[in-house]
Amino acid sequence: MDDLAATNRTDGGNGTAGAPAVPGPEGGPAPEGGPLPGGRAQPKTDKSEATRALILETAMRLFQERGYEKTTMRAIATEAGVSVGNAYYYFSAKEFLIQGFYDRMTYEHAADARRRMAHTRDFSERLRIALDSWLDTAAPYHEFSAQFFRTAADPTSSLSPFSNESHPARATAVELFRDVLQGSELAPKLDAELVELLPDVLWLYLMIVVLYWVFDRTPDTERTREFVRRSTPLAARMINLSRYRVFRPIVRDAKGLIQDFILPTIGKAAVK
Amino acid sequence: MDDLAATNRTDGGNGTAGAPAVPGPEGGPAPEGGPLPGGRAQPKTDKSEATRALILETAMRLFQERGYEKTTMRAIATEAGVSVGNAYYYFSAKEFLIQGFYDRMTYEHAADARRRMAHTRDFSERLRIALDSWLDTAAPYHEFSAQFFRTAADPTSSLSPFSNESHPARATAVELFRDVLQGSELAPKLDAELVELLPDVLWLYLMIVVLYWVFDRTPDTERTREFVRRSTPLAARMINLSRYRVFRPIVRDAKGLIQDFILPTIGKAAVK
DNA sequence: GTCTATAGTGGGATAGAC
DNA sequence: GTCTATCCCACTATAGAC
Repeated sequence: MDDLAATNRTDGGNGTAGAPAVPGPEGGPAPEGGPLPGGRAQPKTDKSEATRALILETAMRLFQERGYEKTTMRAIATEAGVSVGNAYYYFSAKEFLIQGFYDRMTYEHAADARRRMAHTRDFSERLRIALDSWLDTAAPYHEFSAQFFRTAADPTSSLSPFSNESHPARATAVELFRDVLQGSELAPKLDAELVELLPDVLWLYLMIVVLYWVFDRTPDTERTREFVRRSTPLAARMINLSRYRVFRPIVRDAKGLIQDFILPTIGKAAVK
Repeated sequence: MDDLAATNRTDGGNGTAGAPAVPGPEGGPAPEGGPLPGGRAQPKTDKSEATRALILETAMRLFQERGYEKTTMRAIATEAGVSVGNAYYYFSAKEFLIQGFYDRMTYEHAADARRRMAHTRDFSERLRIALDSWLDTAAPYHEFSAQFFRTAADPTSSLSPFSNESHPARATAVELFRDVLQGSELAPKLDAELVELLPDVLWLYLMIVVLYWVFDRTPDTERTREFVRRSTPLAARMINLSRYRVFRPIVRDAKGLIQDFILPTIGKAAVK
């Protein structure tokens, strides 16, 4: 895995303020992963895990109260009753606090969506429910989502939704969309190859919705909700069209494009 | 090239430490390329504009050499032979340096693309050229594009490509895509309403390519270039399909979606 | 209006003692 | 694992020169 040329190199000497200087697979003792309900690496000790959770909890609370930028590491440490150094022991940069949040939310979303779409087999509706569920789960965090998003957009950051470090959360989300499709009446009618590809594409669709949501300033992000209501039937119809013979060539090309350019980017195959 | 590292250290309590060896630029001929094509506020004086350009030029050079985060405002000021305060006089925050870069690049891209696509009327090829041209124009900045992108992804920032402040540059780019379409043999065959909407959609397509490019770590971003080569014919074919009667309902819905949810977001109409 | 010089402030991140 | 002390830098403030 190639590092970004000079810009990412963390030289030993100075302390560069704003530089993320994301460490690679470092040998540090900090369990960067987090206590995921989905099953992550085991914590070293109970006490360690408790401190870690305390810091994360405190940070999330303060982020909601004052926003990401306005919440200083000093404030988080003070509020959590630990030293700044200790906070950095668990989260080697401020942005790593976000990873914990991201993991947790992904899990909650998947659970909530599965519960809510269980009653229907209509693909369009299942898709809409899955997206709506995300909006509901994320709603409390909309105010600081801008900062969150900013960090996530950095390709050199492990927090990018496309990064290796985000793979577990991404896999959880893709799995949900596989269920959305498989549990619908549409799946059996579709070409098997397409059924294989679609969950990742639907996840990308969610990413677009997230993008829209982040920029949405309407009350209760009503505009994004309307966007979901309007766009899901269209998406369902376009997928449905793929069944007709006339579209075979164009669908074939689209599948090739997805397979060759989208999936590798999100870690589905090693091409390069 | 790192010989200015020493000049970077100025503090220590003594006055006039590391005084700029370079005298003010007032004597020399201004490297001024004229006021920004993007339609910016008029410069107060030539000297002012020259200083502004000098600072921007220096910053871009240092960003390329060391990356965005590693380039300090002190270094930019020192290297440009101005005071830190002066640098802040022109660019009230470090990230505003990026806006200058963005404006300039947009203009260069539009000019280059128009030149290169003049010889053909094939829509697919014109589109490919326009995107290729962007990749060529942006190539020197790929290494620090991550930081650039990170800033651009913040919806609260004026640097977001969707923001009001970015409107001039965005308009320039959309105008280019209008030319891409209008200069092609495809335009007269399409529904007029669609011709009106497509330039903005094509600009969004560019945004997707940019996203892909930012994350692309292959040499010379060959992968993104391949993505463009493969996806432009598909895009052209899909647009072409819209002419057929069968698709009228789906095209109508898609147009509605664009009109109601995409255009307002990028400042094309006041809905809300 | 343009610019220098200097002295801060505050916050992200680190080193090294314990 | 945890702390204290410190670094470095973005950014601000101010006073005054031209």
